[in-house]
Amino acid sequence: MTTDLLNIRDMCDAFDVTPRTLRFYEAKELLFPIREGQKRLFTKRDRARLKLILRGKRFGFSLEEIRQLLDLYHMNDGQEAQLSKTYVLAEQHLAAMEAKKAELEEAINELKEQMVWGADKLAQLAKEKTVAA
Amino acid sequence: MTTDLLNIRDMCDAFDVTPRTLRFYEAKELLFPIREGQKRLFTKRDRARLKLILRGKRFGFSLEEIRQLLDLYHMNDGQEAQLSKTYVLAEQHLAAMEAKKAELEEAINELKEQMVWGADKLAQLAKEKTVAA
DNA sequence: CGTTACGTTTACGTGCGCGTCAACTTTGCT
DNA sequence: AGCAAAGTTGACGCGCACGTAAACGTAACG
Repeated sequence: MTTDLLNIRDMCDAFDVTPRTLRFYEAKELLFPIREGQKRLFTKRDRARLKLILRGKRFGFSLEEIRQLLDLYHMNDGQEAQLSKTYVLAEQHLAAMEAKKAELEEAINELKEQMVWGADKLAQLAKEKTVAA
Repeated sequence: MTTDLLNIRDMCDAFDVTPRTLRFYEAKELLFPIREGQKRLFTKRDRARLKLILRGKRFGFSLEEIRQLLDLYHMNDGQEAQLSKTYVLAEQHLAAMEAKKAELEEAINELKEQMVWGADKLAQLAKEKTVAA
């Protein structure tokens, strides 16, 4: 193992983000790197969280939304009340994601239809050319 | 038909957006309402585009990205060169969407795993309670 | 011991996606 | 003619997600 702890530079290289971004996420309480003196050291947990953060961003979630959702993937095994509350949230989130998936499939199909139309049009233009020759 | 043209108010109500948003999208060349004197009238085409715009936003695209993608769904049947270029773009976009779909499925599965873990934990806590009783 | 590399905090700047007045015109009713 | 409702064009403001520059710490290397 390479110490299992990454300094900010290696963390940035690993995820293709800037130091500013990592510090910003820490300030927003999305990441909790430990400190060696002044310097940040990113743990395996931070890496898991960052992966989820970046994924969340790709799907259009705000950092604040992501912050709330991150707990779902950790289930801090605290009190039952808290845990079950988190679980309910996770169910809702899951439903939202599946809805998004359905919408995405719809979007894909619509685009495919348009492309069939475009392909036809192109074939037609090609044919006209051939006739003209 | 109700004239097939919507004023700004009806357009807003139909899509749950504000007038500011519609004017903003027009300024960014995402929509092209026709003018009756001063006033904007939104066509069927504008409605189709707005639907795609809002969908694009839900998937985290910027307005500029969306603007470029909108043409894919219209295939302005201009020159063959332009049309085939658009078609290639559409293919790329389609690939990107299917990649996104795959990632979304992965995310869904991961969340489900976490939820199984959480459910187990909850069941365990419930059992402890029963035993204590 | 100086300097080079890497990291830190603090703070102001920036682009996007609108919100929010303010000031005006146009339209329809009475 | 008068007045309210609906729409218009600026123009400035704002929250988010960082970028960027300044000033400083500190550890290593020749």
